[in-house]
Amino acid sequence: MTTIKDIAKAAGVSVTTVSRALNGYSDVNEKTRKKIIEISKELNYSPNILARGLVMNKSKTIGLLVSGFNKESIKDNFTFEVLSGINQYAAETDYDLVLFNTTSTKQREKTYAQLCRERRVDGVILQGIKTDDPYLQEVVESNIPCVLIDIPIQTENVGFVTTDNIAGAKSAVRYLIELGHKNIAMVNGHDLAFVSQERLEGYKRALSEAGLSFRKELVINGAFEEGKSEEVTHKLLNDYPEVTAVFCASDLMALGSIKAAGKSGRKVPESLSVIGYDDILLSSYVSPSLTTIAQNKQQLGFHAAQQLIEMLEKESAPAHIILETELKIRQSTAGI
Amino acid sequence: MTTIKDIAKAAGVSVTTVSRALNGYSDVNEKTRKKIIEISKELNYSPNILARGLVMNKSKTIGLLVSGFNKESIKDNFTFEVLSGINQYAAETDYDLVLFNTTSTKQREKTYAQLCRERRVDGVILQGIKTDDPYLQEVVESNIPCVLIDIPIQTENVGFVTTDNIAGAKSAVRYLIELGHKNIAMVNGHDLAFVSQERLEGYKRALSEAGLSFRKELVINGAFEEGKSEEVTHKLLNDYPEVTAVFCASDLMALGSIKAAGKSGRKVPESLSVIGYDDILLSSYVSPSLTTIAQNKQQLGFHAAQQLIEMLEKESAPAHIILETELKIRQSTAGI
DNA sequence: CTGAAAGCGCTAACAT
DNA sequence: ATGTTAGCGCTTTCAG
Repeated sequence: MTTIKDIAKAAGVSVTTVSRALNGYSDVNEKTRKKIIEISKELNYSPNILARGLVMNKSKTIGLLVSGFNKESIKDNFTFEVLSGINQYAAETDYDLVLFNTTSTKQREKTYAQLCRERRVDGVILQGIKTDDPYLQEVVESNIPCVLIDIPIQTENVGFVTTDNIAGAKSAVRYLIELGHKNIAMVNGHDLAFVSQERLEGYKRALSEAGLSFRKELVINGAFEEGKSEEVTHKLLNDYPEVTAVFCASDLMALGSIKAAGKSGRKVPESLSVIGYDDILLSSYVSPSLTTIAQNKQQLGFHAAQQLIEMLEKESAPAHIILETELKIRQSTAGI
Repeated sequence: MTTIKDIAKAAGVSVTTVSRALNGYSDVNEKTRKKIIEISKELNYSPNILARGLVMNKSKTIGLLVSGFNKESIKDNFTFEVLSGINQYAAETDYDLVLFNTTSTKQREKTYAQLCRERRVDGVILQGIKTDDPYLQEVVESNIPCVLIDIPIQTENVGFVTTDNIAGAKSAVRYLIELGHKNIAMVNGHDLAFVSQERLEGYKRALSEAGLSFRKELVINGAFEEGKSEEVTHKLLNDYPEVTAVFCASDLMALGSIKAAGKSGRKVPESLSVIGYDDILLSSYVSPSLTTIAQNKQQLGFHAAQQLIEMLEKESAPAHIILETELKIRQSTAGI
């Protein structure tokens, strides 16, 4: 493996000059630079990024802390799409991505912050972390530049990007109301997800603006899981037969609700309207296809990467970015 | 950021002792070790992995060269599942994953081998690379330990893992034959994919074993894309109305074929049987659900990671691992 | 415009 | 069982 030392020797100059030439400094004779570059090509030189990182105290890598790397998350490939967006932006830069994972096993008892420090990542993107996760606190306090996805924390070195969940949920419920529904239930995720809190708020507001009263017994938690949602929806439809529409905080849960409808003798959309959230791939393929609030997951990742790298490169302040959502009307909803 | 130097000072020993204590060497007094460990915790020490990598000449990272990180690949989340499997294995080790990407832009004109050398990855896993990709050659020749997914190259430092594509394709076609089909077309991917060559071979063998003749005009290429497959299948059904069954080399293409069937006035499975390959998530959700050859993509990744890390740690020789496939009978196929 | 020298944090002979 | 020393490959003052 050739080093700048080898090049220096071959070119008859010092390592300093080689370093400067290769890094595009101006104070080096063009002739020497040309020569050095030529030699470095001949010798098939690649800089040792570890050595550079050691002395410069930065690694040109950004760490990815995603919790959704398991079988569960393959269904809604939220994580993957976010990743794809991050990658898309990062590809245009000279940053590489390192994947940390949360599967806490015996051998891997290190905390996130430790992981980040060890690897000397320049910054971190967090995704899929619950609001009460101790790691979250840790990372936020660690003063590593950091961008959170769907968690609204902003500090001196932490920014975030999310979608407008209140508006999204509101437009979903408003649409159901426009269709004539009056008894609208909600299948939420869980209380520890920021997006759940927001979507609940949107649900409430839409009801209130339409002069409908909020009944907390019509809001149930489906844990963001298809099966759990099926279970709780089934019970709900039994207990409150007046319900004619369900707003689900995720498409996966909407799929579960639709199954539950079948078990309860309801037909979607004729005797029950179901609207989801996310617009995962499955939504347009299932039958009936799912009316849903679409959020652009790739954009989420893209903007997160962009923001982080701008914090790193331009020392810009952490920001909060709120992306818009879009109502996609398909077949799972109908007028009453 | 605390270093072993700080710890050494605090403990009144030399850095060597600290290094040895922390790395679990036996030749250090238990008392001193305890003290050192305690102090290192107090000081919230994390080793600088770059420094360690520099001197040890290894980085404890493995590089991921995947080509499927774009919008296309979100549909069949093959890439994601493989990644998930890799991650699953890696999580149990102290290796981290770094994601390289292929989006060749101006700024990123480095070759894979360069990327790997720069980052000093200890090994690489390649996925989604075409057989004629110059990078493939480069990496194989670079003598970096490497595991290929679905490309059967085995050298001194290159192993691979794949599924038994011949057997898989054969069982798909054999199943169609058992259903009574005689005129069976095949929508293949493209010639530059190893799996396509294998699956074609399986198709031929199944025909031959059943005494059916191979007609090369019934084999068309769908480029592994849904839209392309729809297009070519449409034409095929038009030109050869005697065809009653189609074997597709991927589920995504099977989805396209089913659409084409609709356009051609064929009903699946009543007047056209379609069988896919992969068993992507969509397959069980679409209607009619897709009969297909399932391959375990997570296993693919898992075994790749396992093999690579064993090459790295135990210096075991590169191997080739062939995983089994499974016929999943659903609704898109029927007897004639 | 170029070079000498120091040092980033760590490990590894080689003493002792 | 512990310390001394050298060095991994690179960047960066500081002097010419």
